[in-house]
Amino acid sequence: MARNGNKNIIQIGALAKELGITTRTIRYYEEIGLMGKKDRPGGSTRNYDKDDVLRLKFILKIKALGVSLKEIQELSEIFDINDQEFTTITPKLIEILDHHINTVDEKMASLSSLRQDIVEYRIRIIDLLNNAAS
Amino acid sequence: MARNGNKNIIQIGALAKELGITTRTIRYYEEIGLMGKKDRPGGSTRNYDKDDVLRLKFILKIKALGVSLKEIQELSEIFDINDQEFTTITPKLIEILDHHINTVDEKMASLSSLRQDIVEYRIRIIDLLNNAAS
DNA sequence: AAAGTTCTTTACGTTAAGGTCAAGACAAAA
DNA sequence: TTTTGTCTTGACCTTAACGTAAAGAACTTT
Repeated sequence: MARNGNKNIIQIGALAKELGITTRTIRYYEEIGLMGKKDRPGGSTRNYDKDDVLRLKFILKIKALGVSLKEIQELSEIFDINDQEFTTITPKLIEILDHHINTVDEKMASLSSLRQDIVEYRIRIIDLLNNAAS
Repeated sequence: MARNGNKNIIQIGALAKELGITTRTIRYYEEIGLMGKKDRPGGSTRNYDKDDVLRLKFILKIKALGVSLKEIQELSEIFDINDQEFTTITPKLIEILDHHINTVDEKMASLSSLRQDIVEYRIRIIDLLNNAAS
């Protein structure tokens, strides 16, 4: 009963419910290599521990930011190859995030200027209408 | 030779080249109703005037901001139904743009805080490694 | 033991935004 | 007139990120 506290092991259905996703999504992520391969002899049931849950939560978090699953695959590869060495995965992660921050920044700028254009455009048109009616 | 200066009428290939897209894209946009329907009896060749070019440029501009073609369809419908009345299309356009600016803002914020987390995480890990080595 | 629930794999379906042939029409150039 | 170039429609192909249904295994509850 020392280490290896065997509770906190859950099945795929419970995990999906906890994270608000479907089991299909979890299996799909495993299929494309986002979740480390488990050996389940004879296709036995999947079991997830605390680390697995954290990993999946992390995937969902950066996915919500617009990072594609393909990019997350790169992270997962590094993570698995280096056996969970954060010193090797972190630079790549920061690189990906920086890239996304840049594109999002650019979109922000374009959106702002376009909105500005539209607003000014509308004002001019309404002025024209008012003057024509007077 | 008064009004109706008939130059500036171009065909689909020239238009595509001018905007850096393919003819397939232009036909596709017409297919889903983004470009106003032209009557081309017997499937004659498409001709585009200055207004068409502006319309397509506008579509490409807001598309580049992440507005989906489906949302642009809504704009196009309003635009066509009201026969190019900017006073009716503008509010909807501003609404869509505002919505996008909001979601982009949110993503920005999440990206920033996540990057911050990562950076701090990395620093802590490197510190730990350094201390362990000394 | 029968029923019910959750799991397994396999595999086809879906949406978005076009890409990529195919086969034919038609006008300008040689 | 034959070739060339650009046009036409039609129709199937592609990627991403799952949805959904089928058919069977395993474990629990009654």
